[in-house]
Amino acid sequence: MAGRQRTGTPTLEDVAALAGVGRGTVSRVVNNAAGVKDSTRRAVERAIAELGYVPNHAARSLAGRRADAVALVVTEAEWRLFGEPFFAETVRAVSDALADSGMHLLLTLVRGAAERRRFVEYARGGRVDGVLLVSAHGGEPLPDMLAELGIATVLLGRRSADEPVSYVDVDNVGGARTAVRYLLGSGRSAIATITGPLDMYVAQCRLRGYREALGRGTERDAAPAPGAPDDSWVAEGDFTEESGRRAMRELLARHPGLDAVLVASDTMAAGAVHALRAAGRRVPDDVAVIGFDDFPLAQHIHPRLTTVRQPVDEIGRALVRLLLEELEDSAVAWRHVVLRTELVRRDSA
Amino acid sequence: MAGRQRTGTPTLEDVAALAGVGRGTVSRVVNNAAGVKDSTRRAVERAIAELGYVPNHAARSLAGRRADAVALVVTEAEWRLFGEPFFAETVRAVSDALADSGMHLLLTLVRGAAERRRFVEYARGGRVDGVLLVSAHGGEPLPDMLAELGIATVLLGRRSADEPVSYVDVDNVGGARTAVRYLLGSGRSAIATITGPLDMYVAQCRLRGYREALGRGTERDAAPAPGAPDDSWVAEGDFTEESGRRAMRELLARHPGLDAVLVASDTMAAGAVHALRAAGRRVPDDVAVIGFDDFPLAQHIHPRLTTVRQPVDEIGRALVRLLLEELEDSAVAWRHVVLRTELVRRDSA
DNA sequence: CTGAAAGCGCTAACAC
DNA sequence: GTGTTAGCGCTTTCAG
Repeated sequence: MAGRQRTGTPTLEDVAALAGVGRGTVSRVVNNAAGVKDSTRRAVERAIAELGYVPNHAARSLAGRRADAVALVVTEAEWRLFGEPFFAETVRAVSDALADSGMHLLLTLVRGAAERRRFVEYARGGRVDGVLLVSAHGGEPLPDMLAELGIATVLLGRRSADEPVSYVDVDNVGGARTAVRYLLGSGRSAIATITGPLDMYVAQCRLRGYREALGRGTERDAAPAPGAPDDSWVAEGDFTEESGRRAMRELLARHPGLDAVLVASDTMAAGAVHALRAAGRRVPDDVAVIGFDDFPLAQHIHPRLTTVRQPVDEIGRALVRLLLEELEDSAVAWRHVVLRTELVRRDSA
Repeated sequence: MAGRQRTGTPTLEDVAALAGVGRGTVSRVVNNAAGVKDSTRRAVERAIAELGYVPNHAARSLAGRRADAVALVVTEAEWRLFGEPFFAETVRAVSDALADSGMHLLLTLVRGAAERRRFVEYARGGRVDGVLLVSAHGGEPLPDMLAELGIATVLLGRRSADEPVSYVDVDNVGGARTAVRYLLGSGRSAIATITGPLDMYVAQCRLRGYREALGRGTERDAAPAPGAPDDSWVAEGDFTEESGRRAMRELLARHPGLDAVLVASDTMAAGAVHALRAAGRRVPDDVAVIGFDDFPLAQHIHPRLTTVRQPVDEIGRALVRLLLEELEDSAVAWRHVVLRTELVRRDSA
């Protein structure tokens, strides 16, 4: 394949010649380095404008040994999940957070061993300065591979309780606990839950929060605990709508009298609502549903659902901040941030 | 900011030394160039494996004048739309189509003049070989800017009837026509439509197809035309659910007797169904709804909606093919591809 | 403060 | 077939 780059593009040298200075000076001006006389700087800037000079990325990257880009990697075999609002929102948030830093965002999917290997080569090739990793399941090896290669990496969501690699996570236990307490406080007591895939730590945490609120009532503002429900009140889904529907049917079959459900995702909540309706239950009057993720799908299905909102913009900012910090001083300890969630009530509307 | 690249990474030269050959030979092996003795090739490969050599991208890019990456640009001020299934699906399809070519995908948002400028600089910096552009509204200047700079560009969706820049589009007129004919053929006659933003050519085309089917019945298998409806049967949305809802309410107010609606997107169809239900109409028994885009949202709302499916995978493949062709021979004429759509009937289920 | 010079790691053209 | 060489355009010392 022949060279692709437009030829005749002005180079730093052209600018230097036109401005009557050396290349080094132009470089300093372009990079806003201190120690250039103001008049010189202006002359160079004029030349740059006149020539329409734009720095060549490859050269800069080669000389400066950096890429000015970070990869956002989605390790999710089920790409369909990328359609989930949570991913789209995350991409947007990260993109926004990155905008000021001058870095560019590279979106990459890793859906299996082959693509994982391919991405590692890619990263090793120096095309990114760091990696943001979303949707890592329990045993995902990519973060460790990257860490071993010395590539700055930050996860959105831990893989396990003792995640070593840097991460940003939300307080899933607390969010679920708050949701269930709210239900208890509003008079519901037969409360079931639909979890995410239990090989994901996020799903385990939400389940734990549910159990804590029901079984213990450890904190003083907690409603009276009705005793921990057994596993028949728990159904596992995989974050898809269909799984939410199926899980809800199971729960209804086992406990026709249930009057509230905590669902681990927006999409599954939509499925659960369908199943409830099909069973002739009124939502949320007859059965209260609380879904995680304050996003559109479940709201389409029923606008009065209560949700546990994840602060996506803050997640994005935190991810970028951690990554930049890691790039600054590669000495490092791992960095961890856990963000609070927020209950958004709509069912009283 | 200090250099970021891991240091001590083996270079081509290290490989050459270890294998006891020259750099050129290693380069040939790495690039699968012909004309290397088999034994030599194997020796080099062994050295590569032993050292864990990975080519440095920046150097390759600088010397070879290409980036091995293409940008997928979404020019959409309303980023929220990125959450739409159509975008997620498009990203996936393009990503898949690109996988074989060894190129990488770069996702970029352009939400206004500032970001547009920024992206042009980015592209001029030689960081991408070509650009795929999605969701261009009528007056979007980016494609022309890129074309002028000699950057290979392919649009998904024309901006107007006489789009000059290379594009892949689907047969929106035909799709809408087919849908309306299907409605006519099944005994509906009071047919309204909810369009997309009419500053987008795609929306204009779908509206035209609707009008052609109703007003003319030009082809022999067309059902009897009831005469072209006036503008009161047309409501404009912006592809969001809320706009679909509002548009449907307007249409119902103007024409309580309508018995079918053609909706220009999946999401708006979901909104329309909500509005119909709220008005006490049964869907699709009482009112038939056809939405464009065979995607999940409207199906969540009502599983029996008929849809016009856009062949997303083929779109992805076509986009990539056109772009690669353009990269191969930069001589070029513009290349245009229009894909067929397909009616997917579900309302008889 | 500024110019000159030495690479960054690779490709491609040209010798041998 | 294979080694050698000249850059690609920029950053970064190092002198002045």
